[in-house]
Amino acid sequence: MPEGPSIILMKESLQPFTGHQVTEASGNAKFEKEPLIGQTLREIRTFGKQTYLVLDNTAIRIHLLMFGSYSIDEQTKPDKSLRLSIHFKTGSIYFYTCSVKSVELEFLSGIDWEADVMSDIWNPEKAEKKLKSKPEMMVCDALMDQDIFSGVGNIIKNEVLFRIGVQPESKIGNLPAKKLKELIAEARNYSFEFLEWKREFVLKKHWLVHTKTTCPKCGQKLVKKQTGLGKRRSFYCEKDQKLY
DNA sequence: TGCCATGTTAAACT
DNA sequence: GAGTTTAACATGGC
Repeated sequence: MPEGPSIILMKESLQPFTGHQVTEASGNAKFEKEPLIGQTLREIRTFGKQTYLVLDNTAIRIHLLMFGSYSIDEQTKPDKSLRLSIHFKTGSIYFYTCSVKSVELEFLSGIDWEADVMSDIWNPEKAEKKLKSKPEMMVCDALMDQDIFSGVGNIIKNEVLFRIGVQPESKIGNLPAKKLKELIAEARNYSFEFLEWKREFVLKKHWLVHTKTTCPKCGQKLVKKQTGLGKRRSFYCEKDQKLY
């Protein structure tokens, strides 16, 4: 569920509730829910893996973390895992096992929206500048850096690196200029393919290396290893992905 | 059944 | 105080 493209799908599902007034709110999220009642859901904004429900006086920040989920109109899980439910005259939305916070509206203006790979205003030049300022960083950590590639998660990381033929532990500073541009372009490009496959429920079958054991190009056994400062698992082919 | 994982934050260390 | 490591969160798939 939780990488950037999945969050776009969540936003699309929630979209019909914009313009409607909150009639009730409950759940075990640690903030006062009464003030939400009577406010109108003005807008739903996403930033990487985060979703902001923008109301009149406040915004609700939702992050699904690893196992979070949501449902619409139907409460599908036991009460105890319900973080937040928001009810409207036209229906209800439910969020489970996720991080939910109430933030000031001003908080939204502090976000670097151009860092979101799924955004219309995604700024590849800016990403390039950020990357160039961190030459010692490994590419696997760089792709997972939410200040640079907001929305990219571990699956996207592995698939992007395979596609551009770069070994996850390569240093940013060692990449030729052309490869660096490829990295940035593919991070966005793959995220949109991910979105469409996810939409059609065929995402998994399009994975080339993630959770796989053999390289689809050469048939050699893939390496599975925890890489980078993030120590997240990487799947890569030693022959087809070059260590820079 | 038990382990592991699409993620982040904060506490507990050095 | 900085930087690093560990734990907590808590569900679902294999």
